[in-house]
Amino acid sequence: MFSKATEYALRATIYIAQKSSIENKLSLDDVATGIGSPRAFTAKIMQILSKDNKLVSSTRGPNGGFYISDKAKEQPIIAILKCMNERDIIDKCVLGLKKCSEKEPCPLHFQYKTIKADLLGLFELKSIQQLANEIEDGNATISN
Amino acid sequence: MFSKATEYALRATIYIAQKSSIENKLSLDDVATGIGSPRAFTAKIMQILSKDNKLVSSTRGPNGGFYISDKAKEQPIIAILKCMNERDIIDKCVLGLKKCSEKEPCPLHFQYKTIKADLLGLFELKSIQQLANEIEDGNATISN
DNA sequence: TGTATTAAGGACAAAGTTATCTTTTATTAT
DNA sequence: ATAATAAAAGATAACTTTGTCCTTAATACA
Repeated sequence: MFSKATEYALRATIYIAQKSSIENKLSLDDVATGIGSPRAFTAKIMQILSKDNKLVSSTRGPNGGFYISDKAKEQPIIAILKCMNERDIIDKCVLGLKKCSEKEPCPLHFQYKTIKADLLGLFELKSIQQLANEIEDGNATISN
Repeated sequence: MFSKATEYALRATIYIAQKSSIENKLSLDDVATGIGSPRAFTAKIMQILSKDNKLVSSTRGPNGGFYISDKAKEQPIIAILKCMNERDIIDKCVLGLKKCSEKEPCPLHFQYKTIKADLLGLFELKSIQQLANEIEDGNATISN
């Protein structure tokens, strides 16, 4: 479905939400180890996620690292997709038709439409915090 | 969702199903033009699809080209995914976790599971013929 | 002030996907 | 047989994604 970069981004963000706080930041190594992703590549993804401290926050130097504000934790996980520029994967025509629409539908359009709506609903409904809680409560895992 | 190769494969197969018959084959150019795909790349995809004449059939020489047997037209479109080796994209964990399962679920597992089931249902239920009919009846298009 | 720590940023490498081009092979018709 | 036609097959190129490494910048603390 999504690129590896976006998969790592989703995992990293949820992981940081669960493990970190402003007084207990996570290092890049913590994150990469925690979600089972390649360290250097994860660094690149963290740069995107923490650009302008919009979604994930970061500070450099001793005791620096990554964390997520309580405010940011309330955001739906689609915010992560937007940040990774993969938001519109969900809208795309299954057959890859540029013009596919209600007026000029591909032969799967109307059935696939409801699936896309469900998918979008899931990503808009679930917050970062909620998914972090699932892990915190032992009901889910994010390690690879 | 799928690779460009698989998008072209789906479009090409449906297109051939609609336009061709054993006595009226389609040339590579017909197919590539019909679905709006790059000719040479489409040739490669047609090689995969018509390998062993399993899904799509092909013959060389004058009056040669591609067609689909009535029998093959009855196959569900998931057969195209299988042929392109992308069948398991549907099963994959959204977060890319290798171990994600009922016992060790990712935090989206149970919600995403129903979406995957819907998607699989769609691909297993719809036959190549059915989608070709949608186009034939003017209810859908496959041109780009 | 200097040193250690940690992320940011840039350059680059490897691998995979998409795409093209050329040659070969099979088939048909003359 | 020969010529024409059309797909198969192979080589290669362009581009994208994934991944690594090295240097720079920011921060904390002694």
